[in-house]
Amino acid sequence: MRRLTAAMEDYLKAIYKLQQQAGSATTQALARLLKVKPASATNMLKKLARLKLVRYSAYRGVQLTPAGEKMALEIIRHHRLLELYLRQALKMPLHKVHEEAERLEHALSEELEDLIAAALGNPAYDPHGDPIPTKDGHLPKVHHPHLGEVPQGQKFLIVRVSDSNPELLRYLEELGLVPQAVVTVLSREPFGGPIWVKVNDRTYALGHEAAHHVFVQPMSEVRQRGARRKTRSSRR
Amino acid sequence: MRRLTAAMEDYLKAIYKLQQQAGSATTQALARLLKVKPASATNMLKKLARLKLVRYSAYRGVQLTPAGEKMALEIIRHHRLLELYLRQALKMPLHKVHEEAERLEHALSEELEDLIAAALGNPAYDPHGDPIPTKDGHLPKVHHPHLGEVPQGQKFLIVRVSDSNPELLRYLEELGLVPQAVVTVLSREPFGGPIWVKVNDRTYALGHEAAHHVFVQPMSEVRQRGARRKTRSSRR
DNA sequence: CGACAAATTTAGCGGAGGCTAAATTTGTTT
DNA sequence: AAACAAATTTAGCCTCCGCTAAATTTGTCG
Repeated sequence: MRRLTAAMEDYLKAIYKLQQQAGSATTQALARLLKVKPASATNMLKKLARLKLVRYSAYRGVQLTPAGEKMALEIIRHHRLLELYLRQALKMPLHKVHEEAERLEHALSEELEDLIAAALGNPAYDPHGDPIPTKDGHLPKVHHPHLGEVPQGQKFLIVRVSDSNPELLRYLEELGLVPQAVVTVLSREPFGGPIWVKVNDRTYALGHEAAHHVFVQPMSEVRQRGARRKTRSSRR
Repeated sequence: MRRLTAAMEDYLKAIYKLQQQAGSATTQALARLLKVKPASATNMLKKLARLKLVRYSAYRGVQLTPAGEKMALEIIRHHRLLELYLRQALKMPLHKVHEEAERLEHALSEELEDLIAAALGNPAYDPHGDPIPTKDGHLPKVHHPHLGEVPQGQKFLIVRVSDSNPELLRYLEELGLVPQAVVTVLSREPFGGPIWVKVNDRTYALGHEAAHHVFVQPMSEVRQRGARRKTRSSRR
């Protein structure tokens, strides 16, 4: 199994993300996500197709093959383990862990991956609340409502904050809207108006974009979200 | 200050090492150390010269400029901090830390460097006993005798083991000849014969190559070799 | 159906950093 | 001084992965 370049790994990761949202990835979406020109993306897709990591038919987008998905999950595992490690062991500010992990993930050996996972107690979630793929390539599907679609007056635990936009992430962090915090939606202004939320005894008026990136779980349903149980290596 | 490529960083580090040993670095020595062809080294040297990181005159070798030396020490600091962190915080086997640090050092931000240094208590030596350059670019010259030139019958503390050859390093590790261990030279066979040493109550016959890579200090002179005192930012 | 806009691909280029083969320089040896 | 070997550099090529500009395809609208 040949070692992939950092660029290839970035593409696989991006394709995986787009696939999650839309079923398949278009050249343009990929180019936007990776901040390259569409022509560059086309080029790389042809290369990944030759390596049998994606199924690519010209003009109609890409999908990961099983091999490609396995690789993507491995890289995502690296990334999320690193984020958690940087946050937890080294106390790096939450809004900086993503960028740092983005560079380190490509330089991580399997050996070090295992040591980090062990040091963290084989964790199931990264500091943004995203699930960490298991070593054997499984990723629990999480589906939680966001603050824009949740009933008022009830307490919710924040389980995940989308890390797609670093500015937004930083803003939410300043407000205390981070995983593990408890939040209540007080009220919603009509016609796209702000959403009033209470967190840590402070009240904020949140815009819709922000609210849609904060995912929650009713306090009543809260279970343990810590280390993963011994995986029983279930297969698909 | 523009970011350098990983290849450039590797060259600067290598030039620094050769310069320590020989005053300046030749194209060939550089090529051998970096496992590239001499022609490739020439190419890179011209590039580094354009960036004013080295003084390069064709056919007569290179030397680092002050700017180049500063960069080299920064990278060496990354490398040695990483080695120590991997060993101490994550318990990675000693013989694996070098290779891992070799890849990670290029992906480390200043921010993370500082966090790691702090987590380790601003250490002065890496796990091989090599001194870690300070943040402001100072590297204490260490000069210790090796096992091939030290009197017999006396106890010595191993302070450094050369990490230039991974095989050798691993061999020495297996014998227990690692920094902090105490060793006694029992006797030397004449005419290039083996050197009998005692470590951890076991006796070994060491070849000269091995002995020349183990550096020691008389037990009588042993002081603290732990964290660095608050640096008073001395300048040259 | 035909035309047009948007998305995509193709063609060709550029820089980084390897390589080989062919000069060229250096230093030593006679 | 001349000749030669070793070290070095030059020239030219290759892969990776960006880019721009120019086709080409797709899908939608009249």
